[in-house]
Amino acid sequence: MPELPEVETVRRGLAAVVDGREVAAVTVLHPRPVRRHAGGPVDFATSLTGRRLGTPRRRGKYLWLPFADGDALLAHLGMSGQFRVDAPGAALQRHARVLVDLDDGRQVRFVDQRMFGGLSVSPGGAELPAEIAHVGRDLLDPDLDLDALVAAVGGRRSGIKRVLLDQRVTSGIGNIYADEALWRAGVHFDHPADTLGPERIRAVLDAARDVMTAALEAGGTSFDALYVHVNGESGYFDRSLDAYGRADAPCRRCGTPLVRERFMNRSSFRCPVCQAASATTASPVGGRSR
DNA sequence: CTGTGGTCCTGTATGC
DNA sequence: TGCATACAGGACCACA
Repeated sequence: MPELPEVETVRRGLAAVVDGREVAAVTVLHPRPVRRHAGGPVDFATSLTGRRLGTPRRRGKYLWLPFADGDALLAHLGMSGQFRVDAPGAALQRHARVLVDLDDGRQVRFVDQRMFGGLSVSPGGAELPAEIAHVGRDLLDPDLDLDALVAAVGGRRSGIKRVLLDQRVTSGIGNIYADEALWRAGVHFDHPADTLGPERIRAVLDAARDVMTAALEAGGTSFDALYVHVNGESGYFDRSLDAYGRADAPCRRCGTPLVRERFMNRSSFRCPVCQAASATTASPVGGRSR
């Protein structure tokens, strides 16, 4: 699943292809991926055609391609979205949804099996699309105020994983890297954020940044400029994961088999020893008054 | 503010 | 062989 490192890898790949190019034609093969475009598929195609594209930007898991006139093309990969670059006549991928012909003869394709992702034109969105103004700065953003983020996390009473996945607080972290960060920091996913303390919150955020940085470096080395891709199924970083997907496998720190649990309607993986529930974690009704 | 659970999607794996 | 079910989960929304 594309999280921050994968989206950043795609951003870099797209940059090499689209920067300075003009859109020659747009073909919408399926309406769903442009559902967030207010004017519908036809308007999406016509309003994109003729635009000159700038360097792609990113916040969290969102990408946008600024236009010279101040608008932008906003994109989210969802669960299974990919960008590919092909010759216009090349055979269509099975789940090709939107085709964007560039003025240099290349064709950028948005391919998305499950169609949780999407594209839309954001009026005035070149600097920061209004549609994602609620998304917080991510951990790789040079303008992030880490002290403020530690304080914001510490002000939440929710479980720490819920807070990590809240894109308004800090963005780019999904289910996989949340589990990895919590494993590295030795914290239970349901530990209330407001009882962790600033040191442990900082440790969790440091771990999240470190694991995403490592994944980004791994992705960058295997990147092919003519095949702008992100593929969660065959992810290049899978081998490096310490927690996610390792149910019953031995913890790489203490050897205890990891456990899989349902949390927020998705799977969570943790070490029952390194990430044991604390007194505050499993607090039943009425256990948190102060 | 907080937490829960449903919805959107399609493909793969598993069970009977 | 085929049909049903579970699962994958990011973002969003209704609801309590």
